[in-house]
Amino acid sequence: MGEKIINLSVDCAIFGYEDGKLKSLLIKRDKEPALNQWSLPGSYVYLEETIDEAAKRILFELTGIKEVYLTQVKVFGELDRYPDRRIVSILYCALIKPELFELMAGSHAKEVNWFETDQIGELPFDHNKMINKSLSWLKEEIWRKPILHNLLPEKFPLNQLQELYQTILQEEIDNRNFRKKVINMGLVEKLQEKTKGGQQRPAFFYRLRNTV
Amino acid sequence: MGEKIINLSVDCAIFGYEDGKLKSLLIKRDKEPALNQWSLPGSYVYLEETIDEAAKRILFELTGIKEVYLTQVKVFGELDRYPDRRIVSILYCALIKPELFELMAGSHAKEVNWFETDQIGELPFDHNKMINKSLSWLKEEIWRKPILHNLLPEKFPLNQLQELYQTILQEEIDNRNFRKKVINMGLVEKLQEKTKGGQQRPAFFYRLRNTV
DNA sequence: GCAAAAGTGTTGAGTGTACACCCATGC
DNA sequence: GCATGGGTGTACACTCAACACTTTTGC
Repeated sequence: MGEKIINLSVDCAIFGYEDGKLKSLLIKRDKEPALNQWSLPGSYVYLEETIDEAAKRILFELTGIKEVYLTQVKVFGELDRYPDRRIVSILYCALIKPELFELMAGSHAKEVNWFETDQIGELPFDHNKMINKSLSWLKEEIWRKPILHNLLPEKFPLNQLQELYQTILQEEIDNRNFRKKVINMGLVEKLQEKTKGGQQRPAFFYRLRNTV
Repeated sequence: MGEKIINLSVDCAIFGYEDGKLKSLLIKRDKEPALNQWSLPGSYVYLEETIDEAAKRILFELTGIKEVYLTQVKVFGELDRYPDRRIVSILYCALIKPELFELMAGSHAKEVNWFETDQIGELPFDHNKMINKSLSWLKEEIWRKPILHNLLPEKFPLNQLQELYQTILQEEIDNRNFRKKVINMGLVEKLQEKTKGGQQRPAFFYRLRNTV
């Protein structure tokens, strides 16, 4: 597969939204250091791939997830962040819907799994810092579009979208104001179709608007 | 000085504001590739320094500038960005006042100098991309405080501050609205002292407020 | 008819923007 | 006294936050 840049890695903080909860994707490491500990999926960058490609490849190799919108968030370059060797690591982030992706532990991952983000304890290296940085990144980024694409089905009722925002932002949002806002800013558009089979009043479907 | 990480570098985009113009700091390279071309100051990260330290050191070694507030902006990791070897480079930025710093070409810089930013032609590697990314970073960051500290003297008249903003943002700003805004948001506070020796009505001095 | 979720409007506060004239000084 | 840059206030539009009730369906 080519030569590694042994002092440069990529770590991926992947968040999943499911059942109204925000989850993080972790892998169980199958080698030292931190053998058997759960950590963010990450690995070396190869000489013959861009860092964006590296992020995609690493995420796929370790977890089976592909075709998500990964964004570079920050570089972590402290001296002691990795015990064996000096490694500078570039943090990439994405937000997806777990149901849409099948997990497959690969390369140096023994297992892959989703964990409720606020239940996560101490992670090895500086991965807790990475999660925190990613969460604040999420809060800023959630009002832009691309990040929502791997998260939502084609069409969805507005109240589900609101729950998502509440989970990410960790705060209650006024229902009327939220609807006005997302419609006004052109984030979503209303469809004619309605939900069926609920126990209550059906809701109109909405979808993300294509433009901008 | 220790061992270099030969695939990882830092480049610094330093902007200077002087005479109402935005300038960029470039060095004339004294080795291949791009020998004798003007480029952003940049170099390798050492194994025993954090990336923030590397940025400070590199800026100082090449240009003589120190004690500025450098911020990590983005990582550039394309395959062909550097001809000799695969190098991933972390872009750091700062905004300073040229008069306050003495330039001293050091290590692999033959010369150091300021160039008007909008007169800069083609730079080697991906340094034009870096300048562009830095400029958009500047436009966002200019409303926060830390970035202004190396830029302004202890006290300054408000209209000078406005010119600065206009230069960075590349747009006219309404004088009354600007004053209201910077005072209201607590960015500056008025002093009793006034300018002297101008040809016209003296202006009150202002200073950056210490409190966040 | 009742339980459950969907949906809807108005008001006040604060913020951003547009706009034109008088003021204080040096010469 | 005039040229020069310093300094100020008001009105409108927009955005945000707060707030409670009616509607539609399944059972």
